[in-house]
Amino acid sequence: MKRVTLKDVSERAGVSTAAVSYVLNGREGKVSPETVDKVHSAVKELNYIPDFSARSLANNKSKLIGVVIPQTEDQSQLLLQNPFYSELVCGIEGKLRQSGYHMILSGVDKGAGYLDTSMQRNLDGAIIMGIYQESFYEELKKVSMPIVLIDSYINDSYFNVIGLDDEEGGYLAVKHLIDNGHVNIALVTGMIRKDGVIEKRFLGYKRALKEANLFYNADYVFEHSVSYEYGEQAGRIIADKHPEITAVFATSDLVALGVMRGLSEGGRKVPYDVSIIGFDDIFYARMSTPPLTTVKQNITARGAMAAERLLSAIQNAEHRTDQPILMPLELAVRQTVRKL
Amino acid sequence: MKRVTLKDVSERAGVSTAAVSYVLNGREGKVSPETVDKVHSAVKELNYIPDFSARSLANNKSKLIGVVIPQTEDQSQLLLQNPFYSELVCGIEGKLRQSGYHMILSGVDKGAGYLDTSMQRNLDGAIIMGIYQESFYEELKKVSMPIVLIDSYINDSYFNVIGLDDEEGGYLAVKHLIDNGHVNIALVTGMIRKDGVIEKRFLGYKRALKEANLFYNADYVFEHSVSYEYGEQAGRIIADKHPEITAVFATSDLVALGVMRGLSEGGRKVPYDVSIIGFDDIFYARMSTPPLTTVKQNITARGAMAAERLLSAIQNAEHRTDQPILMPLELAVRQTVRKL
DNA sequence: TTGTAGGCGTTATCAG
DNA sequence: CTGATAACGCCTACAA
Repeated sequence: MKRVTLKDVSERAGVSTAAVSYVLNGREGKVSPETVDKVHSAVKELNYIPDFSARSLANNKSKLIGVVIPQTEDQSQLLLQNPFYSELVCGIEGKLRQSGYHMILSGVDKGAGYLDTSMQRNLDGAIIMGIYQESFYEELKKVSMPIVLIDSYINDSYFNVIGLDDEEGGYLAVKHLIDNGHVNIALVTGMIRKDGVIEKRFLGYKRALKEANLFYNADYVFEHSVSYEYGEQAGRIIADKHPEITAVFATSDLVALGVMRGLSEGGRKVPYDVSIIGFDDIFYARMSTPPLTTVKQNITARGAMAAERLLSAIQNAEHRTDQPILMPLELAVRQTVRKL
Repeated sequence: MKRVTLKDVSERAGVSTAAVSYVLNGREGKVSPETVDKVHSAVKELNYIPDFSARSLANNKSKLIGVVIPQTEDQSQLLLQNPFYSELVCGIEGKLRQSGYHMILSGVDKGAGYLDTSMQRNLDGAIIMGIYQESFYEELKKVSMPIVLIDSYINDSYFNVIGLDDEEGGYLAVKHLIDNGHVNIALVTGMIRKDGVIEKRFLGYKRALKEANLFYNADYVFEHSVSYEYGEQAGRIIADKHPEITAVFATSDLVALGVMRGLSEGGRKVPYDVSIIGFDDIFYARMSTPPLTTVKQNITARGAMAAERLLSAIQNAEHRTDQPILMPLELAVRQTVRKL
């Protein structure tokens, strides 16, 4: 199928290529109504489809957004298995497509930067999920395109951030446990890294304890990775070695689900013996037995919001549109927390 | 950050742009070793990054692959919530990136075609998951690029297909149930559409029944949509109205998980009262309580295979590389089937 | 082996 | 309001 070009259209319509370009780009004020008509019908007849590569070359706009998500530990695969990211991606893609943009979804190789990709593809902007090393962000700034960060507390006004009050979320979760009479509350979590969301949730955990005059016991902190497997492992340990623990706050639903499994493998019933609360409210939270009580964020909406902010930054040709956004948070009380 | 171009590199290296281009594209045979060196170091020094838009314009290769996944019923969001698709995407992305390609992940608007996107972006190929109306495929053929279909039984040698012996899978599942003494076996499934995978699984269900001289009862077929919600609904109905049913074959794990929930809401225990077997072996299958027995396909590997076949078709400049591939299938026996 | 120049499809400038 | 025409960055005959 031979490509129909602008020129073909202009010849067919009997006008210049410039006129066609104007019409196609909505600068109709610069062109007479009848020319507009002629162009439109020529486009129809020929079934003309513009070439974005050429467009990108000519005006540095690719209508392409880079979306980066973290990879598995062995660095080879996307972390899409974590529904948190897939739901985010859903929200992003919907909004982008509806606005005439496309998304290049990828992970980023360990160490390697994202600068290459963004330059190669002339990306109009990027949405970065997860947290990376400092140098990664420095590189990003060099490219000089609008960027939205999700799940990062990087304190740099260059970036747009669609955040969450993670500290408050952690606090809410643990307070709920305390309100239900729990005292010995474990924390199961991925690595607590500086400037990461987990650190904030951890801080919320501590605040709730302190407020209730409860002792913070480092032995009750199980810290390793954000995965079902680790949750399971931690759940086992709690079941086997910590009969005094009656409640667990997991900083991610995926981990919480694992803890539930580990606990029950260890012979302890949820919520009868041990209560548990998660974070995120992924799709699967309500599918577990019993359904998981958790701190709910509207993940898909957050993705859509990220896309929206990015697009508006792009249109206004500024990197940062506004103050960081904090998405709302609420408790989703289901059946894994028992009143003591 | 001003763009470094081929020309900059050539000037820096003191050679022509052609020479640089040759070196960059591995046609080193056409160039003297010392030129090669000069170019390489100039590229390093200047930190040259090629512009894929320009490249695409010049030689019609974008290094861009379109990946299409189905949308939710209301047509607005990707079906990434179904882990089956996210795992597939993981497999695809990994392989693509490792080969220097990028992926544009998108849904396709209802009715609208994919021709526009593929032309606009000069896609080198596409991987299409799910099943669409005839006209969609016809359009695809017009673009004349290699295409890999996943989960389609379209009988057209134009397309590469990475399939599964779905009929055999359905047979295996139901035979397992029968071997465990079950006689009244329900089928819970999404819409049985012609040329879809579900139809084949359905056929396998019937074959297993027939082979065991069991009566096929249309009342035992619960057909609606591939979703957790529908599974739950069907599970409820089975619990309430069909005490005689002792086993369920769900044509997708997501549905199976829903059935389990519905059953237990209806007061029936899995597997004590009702056995259940799923299909796919998504990540969450082993996370349910009890862990789901299912027909296992290696989803990620299938995605990787799809990418691999596509790339090889692209490199050989042919649409179809080989015979359709059938990925292996096996029973993953866990704890939701009870021997009667 | 190397360099020159034309073309890929658009956009944008700048005279008419 | 319209129409040439020069970029945009790269590739590749073709010529030297």
